[in-house]
Amino acid sequence: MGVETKKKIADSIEELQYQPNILARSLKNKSTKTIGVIVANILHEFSTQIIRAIEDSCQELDFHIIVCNTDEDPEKEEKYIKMLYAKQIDGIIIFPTGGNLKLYDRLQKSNFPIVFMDRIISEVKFPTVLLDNEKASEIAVEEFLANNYRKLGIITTSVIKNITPRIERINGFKKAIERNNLALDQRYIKSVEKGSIQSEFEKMLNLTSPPQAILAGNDFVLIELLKYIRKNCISIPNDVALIGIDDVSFANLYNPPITTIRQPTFEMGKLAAEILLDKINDSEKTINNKIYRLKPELRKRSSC
Amino acid sequence: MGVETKKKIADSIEELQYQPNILARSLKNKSTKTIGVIVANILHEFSTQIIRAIEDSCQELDFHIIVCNTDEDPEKEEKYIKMLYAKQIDGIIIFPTGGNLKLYDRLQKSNFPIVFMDRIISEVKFPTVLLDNEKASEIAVEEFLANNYRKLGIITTSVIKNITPRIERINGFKKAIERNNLALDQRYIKSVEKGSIQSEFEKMLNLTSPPQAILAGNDFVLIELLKYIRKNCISIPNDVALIGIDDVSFANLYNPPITTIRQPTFEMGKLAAEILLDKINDSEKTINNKIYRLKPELRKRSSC
DNA sequence: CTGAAAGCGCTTACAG
DNA sequence: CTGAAAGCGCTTACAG
Repeated sequence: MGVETKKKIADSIEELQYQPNILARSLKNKSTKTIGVIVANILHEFSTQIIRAIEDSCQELDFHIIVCNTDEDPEKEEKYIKMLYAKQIDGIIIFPTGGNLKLYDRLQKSNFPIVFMDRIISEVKFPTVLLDNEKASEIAVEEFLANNYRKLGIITTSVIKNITPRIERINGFKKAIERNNLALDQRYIKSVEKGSIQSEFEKMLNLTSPPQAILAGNDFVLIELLKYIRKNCISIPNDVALIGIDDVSFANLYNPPITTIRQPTFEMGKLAAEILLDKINDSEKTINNKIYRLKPELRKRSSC
Repeated sequence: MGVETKKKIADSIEELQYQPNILARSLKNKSTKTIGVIVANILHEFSTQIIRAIEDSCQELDFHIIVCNTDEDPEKEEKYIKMLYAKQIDGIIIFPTGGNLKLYDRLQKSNFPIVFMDRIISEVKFPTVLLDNEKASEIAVEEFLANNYRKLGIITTSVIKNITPRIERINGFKKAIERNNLALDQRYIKSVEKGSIQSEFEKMLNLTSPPQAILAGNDFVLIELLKYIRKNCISIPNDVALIGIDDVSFANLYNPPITTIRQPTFEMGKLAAEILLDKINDSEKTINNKIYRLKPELRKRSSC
């Protein structure tokens, strides 16, 4: 084409406001430049931060993300996965409910790009990005010990659905207790439904020999404990010391500021996006189904 | 088709794991059953809650949402709008930066389904869903008065970009002050950059006649004020009373619990989705470019 | 009622 | 190098 022809075309594009139909291009190219992100609930700060990091990574490569909430319901998860797949999206990052083993398996066999976040599903092999949860508990236990608390407890949300972080945090806690030659008191270790957190906490505090320090298994548990603490005028850390896993936004303005263990959420989202986009760009690549455990980080404040 | 034939087909679908290619269907049908949601920053709880409500509404109709962050950058906004449009999505819900008037105008002329959230762009007509911001300030002022505070102040983030809620909250505050025959003291009214909130607050408190009560213009301002308050051992509400617009998650566990004004975020998201999906389902429909102002709601607690 | 054909708007391999 | 044709995988109007 001559220079003039090129200019004419460019002019016409401008004049008619021509926009290519990317849908048609996608149909031909077999790439929609769109990925799905399936979380349990976007309202959890943890998920939101990871989504933001994923979106940032995608944005640089002109990928878009479709966000879905499962509310931990395997049926919703199944519906989303199937519909996203039918929409020909290029890959999925998912916080798996664990309730669709057959479907995960089929996806794996068809070599569809998937990265798991936060939870390990042992029956199936996908690259998985999560916190080094045992390490998180270990850091907390050691911080408690460094501040001379010896009777330590942990409260997490229910463990019946086998959700990785809860299980690993409990295990990490127990291991750290034993490694430090402390007594393991089962009454100090509770995994309970959300509605029972405050009452279990109360029971612990009312033991003849109550724990001196509690590790809150996640942000939700921490909030429940703080509600109980405020209602009952309990003093932190004098009556009970506290560390929370998840660096909640209010940790710094609470009185006293709360010591937390931060998950590197942005790094986690970025890493998951990188792994997924890598696989998308080179589908023949031998998949590296590693489990990536990222390091938790202690944020020392004054609740312990 | 006979019953047997139908069964055979169903069996084959099951056996071969046939999934229709929705992309091809979309190309033909001119509907992708996907909408874009362009927010300033998904990390803001306000945006997250609205996104969740939109997603819930969409999910019922098998629509998906693509989430984008502009960071208030008109260039990012432009890029997203154009790319989503080229991807043939069916509509967009957007927290507009206000920096792309020509593009908004073109979209309007092409009758593309759009709903604006949170911000009014007066140069262009789209259905717009936002808080009744003046009412929010009025409720706060009246709550302060009911608790016998007479010297009232307000702090918001910067107003230079003409972002609707900030402007309207200031205006509503002034009107309420005048309606109640109180003196309007400009030194008690500040709209400042994020980094200057604490120092402006300090200046106010150091006036010879400081305000007795402060309305925090949004969650971010509230957090900054609380940080300053904690650092300086100021007592709420004795030294200064506080109301925050945005019902932050920690309001209830702070000591004292903080009185807030809740935005009906879920209702806002749901309404925006309904308006958009209505328009998408019936593109000939005369568009109702109304401004929908939803009612703020006082959450009485103990900071005032 | 059934089945073949056209068309959605691109990209790409290929003939001229 | 240029331009027409085929094809992506659907849906739908239409001929038989």
